[in-house]
Amino acid sequence: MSDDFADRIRSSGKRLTAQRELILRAVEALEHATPDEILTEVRKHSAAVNASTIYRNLEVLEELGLVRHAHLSDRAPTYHSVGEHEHFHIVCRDCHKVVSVDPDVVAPVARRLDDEFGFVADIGHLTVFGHCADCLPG
Amino acid sequence: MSDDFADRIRSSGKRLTAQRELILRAVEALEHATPDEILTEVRKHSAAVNASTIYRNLEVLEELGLVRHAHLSDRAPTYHSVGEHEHFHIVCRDCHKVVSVDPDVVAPVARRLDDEFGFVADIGHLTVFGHCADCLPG
DNA sequence: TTCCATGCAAACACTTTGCACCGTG
DNA sequence: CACGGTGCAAAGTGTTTGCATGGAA
Repeated sequence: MSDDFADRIRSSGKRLTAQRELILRAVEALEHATPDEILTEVRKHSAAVNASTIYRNLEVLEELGLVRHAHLSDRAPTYHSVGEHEHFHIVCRDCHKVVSVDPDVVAPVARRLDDEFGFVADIGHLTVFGHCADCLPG
Repeated sequence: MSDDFADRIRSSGKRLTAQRELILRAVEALEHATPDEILTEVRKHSAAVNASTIYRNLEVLEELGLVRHAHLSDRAPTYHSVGEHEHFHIVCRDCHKVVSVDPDVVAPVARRLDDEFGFVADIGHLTVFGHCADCLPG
């Protein structure tokens, strides 16, 4: 599995660095972490790493298909490893609770968008905002 | 219709100001405009208005249900007037084309999220990213 | 030994806030 | 004439970039 990672990096012409590995491990450990949270996590395990290195590598790791991001708030995006099975998110506007949902739930819509518009939806990036049962009036 | 606006504002205990009216008109005229674009539009019709006034009033107008916003890019949000019929957006990652889609298309999913999670989705805020027919490989 | 990657600091894009003055109700 | 709204400037948050140095291949 670390070998998968090493191969994936190298075969893209990029280099395997300590920082890259640390950042990927941090994303795997945290799930749904912002760049800042990832920075904090990385620093727990190793000496100082620069914030710009986090941003640059999250971009690289996403290009390589090793991590993904979603927008769960109006603030910073959150990253998660692709190892987890694909899912999308529903987020409550009031209590900010996040629930991961199986792609099957939106499959019919994806099909319809493809049929009607020739549009292929990126389900893994999808976030649906709304109100959860606990926060609904009444 | 301007009266609707005036009433709506006043009955909320807020005041009717020239800036508020200009900002609402700008949102109506532009559709899917960022705060900065709205600022530019407002300045075409009137003297200088401050950026902070734009932000403060977009928030107020949204609370009053007169405008809505969606996130169509990784940059600034875009605002549109509620006068338009409700819709959600699909956005192409490559060419950034935006298409407005009827809520009916996602109604089944909304129903399912409500049934399974007690979650009431905010369809008007929804943005689905993906790839349009023109930008698909093959 | 070649370039890609990193650290650092500055710049950047967008938004928010504190405070004095302005103007609606 | 009270209190909400505005302009202005400064600060805040999140992200990007230029450049010199460092290290993987």
